[in-house]
Amino acid sequence: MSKRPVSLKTLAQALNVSISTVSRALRNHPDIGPELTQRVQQLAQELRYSPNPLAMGLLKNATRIIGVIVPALVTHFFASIISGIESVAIEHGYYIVIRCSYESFEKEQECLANLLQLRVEGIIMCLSQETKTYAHFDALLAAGTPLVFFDRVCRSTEVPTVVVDNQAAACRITRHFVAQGRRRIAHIAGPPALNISQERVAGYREGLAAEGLAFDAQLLVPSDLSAESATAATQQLLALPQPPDAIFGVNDTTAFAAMKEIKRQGLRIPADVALVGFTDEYHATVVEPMLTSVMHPTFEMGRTAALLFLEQAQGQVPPRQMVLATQLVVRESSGQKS
Amino acid sequence: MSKRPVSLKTLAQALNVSISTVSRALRNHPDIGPELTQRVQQLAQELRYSPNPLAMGLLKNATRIIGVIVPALVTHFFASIISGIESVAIEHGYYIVIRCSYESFEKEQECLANLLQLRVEGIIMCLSQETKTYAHFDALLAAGTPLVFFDRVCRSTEVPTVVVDNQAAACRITRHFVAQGRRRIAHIAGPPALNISQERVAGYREGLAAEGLAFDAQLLVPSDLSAESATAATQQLLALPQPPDAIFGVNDTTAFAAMKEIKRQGLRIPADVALVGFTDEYHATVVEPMLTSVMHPTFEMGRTAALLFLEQAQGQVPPRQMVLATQLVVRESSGQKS
DNA sequence: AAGCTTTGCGCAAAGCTTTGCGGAGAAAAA
DNA sequence: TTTTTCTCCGCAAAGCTTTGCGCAAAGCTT
Repeated sequence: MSKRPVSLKTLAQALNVSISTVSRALRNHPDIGPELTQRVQQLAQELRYSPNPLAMGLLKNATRIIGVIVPALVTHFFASIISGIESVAIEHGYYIVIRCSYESFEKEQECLANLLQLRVEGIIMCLSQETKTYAHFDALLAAGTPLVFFDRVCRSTEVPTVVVDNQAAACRITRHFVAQGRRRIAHIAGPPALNISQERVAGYREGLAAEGLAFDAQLLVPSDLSAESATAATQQLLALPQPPDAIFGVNDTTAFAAMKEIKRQGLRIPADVALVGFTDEYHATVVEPMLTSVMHPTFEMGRTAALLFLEQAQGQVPPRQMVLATQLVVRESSGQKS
Repeated sequence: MSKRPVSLKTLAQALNVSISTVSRALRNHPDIGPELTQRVQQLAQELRYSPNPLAMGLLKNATRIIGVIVPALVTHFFASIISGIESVAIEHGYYIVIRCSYESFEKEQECLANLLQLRVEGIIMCLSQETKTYAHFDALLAAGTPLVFFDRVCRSTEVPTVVVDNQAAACRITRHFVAQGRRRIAHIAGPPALNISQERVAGYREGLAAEGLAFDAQLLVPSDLSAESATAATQQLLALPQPPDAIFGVNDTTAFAAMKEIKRQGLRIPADVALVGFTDEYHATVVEPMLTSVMHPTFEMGRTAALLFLEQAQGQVPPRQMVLATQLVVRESSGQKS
């Protein structure tokens, strides 16, 4: 058990004045004489007084805590976003409490309820893969609790969101493949319910169309974003009568898994199959060949999400939809066809 | 601004009874009649009442929040540990608030003060690289606030800690190299102030001695655990008149950087230089050649740290030192010399 | 010197919960 | 019928902070 820290009461008793006087002295209220103010502040320093956030929270109905829900913690992607959120939060005197939904709809609901019990001032989150209905946010919205989505979003007319230019990026990748002499371009997509999957598929098809290539449903394989499903998807693609000469993975994890499988089958990258990922994590430069990927501004996405939260917390401004720009970082894995 | 949530007062007014009666009814106090108890509980359900943690915290002097300080967030290692801490915390009704010291001693002190202001019930942390003095923990210990260190530790007689068998693991690596025909074994070490660096160096030297190899100071190069410094260290090693035929990196980041540099210089792994890392992150199986590494039970380390915290929070038990076992996972990068 | 304005500080309430104690009414005992 | 004993509930305090209001003493005006 830790002892109770020093409170206004402690100071008041030590100085033989009232609690309210101490409170005012600390905030330099003109009602308190300069000499007393001085004495109070000095003692507060010595005893390292700091206001009790629980009492303040009770009074102001504000905990200065932001709840953050991510589908997974152990990924470069989400860790970096959390880092961005934290940096802004700290700058503005907020704390963040992290919860992980483990890509489960049920857990996502639990986390939400759990954080609301804590009386967080708002929620910044990324939808789980399983989330297909959005009614569990009704209570939040009704209560006026700020909510911000990043990357995987929904209800964008009511809720502020931060996303990247998924469609444009996917289109760019597809056209890049064509420029490198590829004609059979495959896409390992994400879960169909997610906006990121949909938008990247849209960009993929837009790119094909722009280059005069027909869309072949066989070349579009869904995954659950995991390495395992990506490996399976790659096997399926490579087993096709006319296998692809280029693969666009919905994220880097997918691309890494595809890379492993392609190499395992004795094919060369990029000579036989070109490969591009999405996110551009650190390891993209470590693997061989180095992975071409879309640079996803993860840290910036976190910061932006936090800023959108602050915006909502200040006053009821209309929800904004932020779209962050990505950049295609061309490396070895998408070189010329041999 | 979000509205005030339903409180005991809300329920009391709705049912026209006193607040204390509602409080007792909800906790099934025998003083309250069964019929009234029933009505109170039902209304509480309907209105989704949940006790205000701030009020409870004020009363019980317990926030049910654990502060967690890590030197870095965007790493597989710390993300996984945090994940472990979170899982135990949730199971026991605690929340965790994350702060990042960015490997800075100054920021570490800030984080600590900041979390104490929040009135966390305890701190679970990993020392920053720069931390060489430990006086900033005095106040914590004096106040009786539980403190737990993981991985990088200090003051182990007063504070519970969780570490891995660093020395044994490093010794095992060194002897594994010898078994693979290596004689000039180098070690890219961590910052000398950290116990993990010291223990791994000790294990490295123990292994050399056990195999009858002389210690060569030139083959021991420190790093700050970053990829950049590891690259520099590798260059330094490879430029030696008698370059090493094996390199043991203090962590996987270091090893990945070394791998990149070795390959850049046109040397083959493991034919010319064998390589082993420490942590065994996911990407160890993605790079080429696949990296031999020490499997570090990160998630388990997080869980153990959280359990040690709980132990301290329950009652003042003597601090325990936990040592988790690692395992050498042999892959391609440490194969036979050609 | 009497009345008025300042100056400087304390009281109390609100925010939410738990809990010891007291008290009113009814049922049981004498 | 009177006293005792339950039964069932409310009051109030504590935990900490802020803030409107009141009050006393000192200073000022005329």
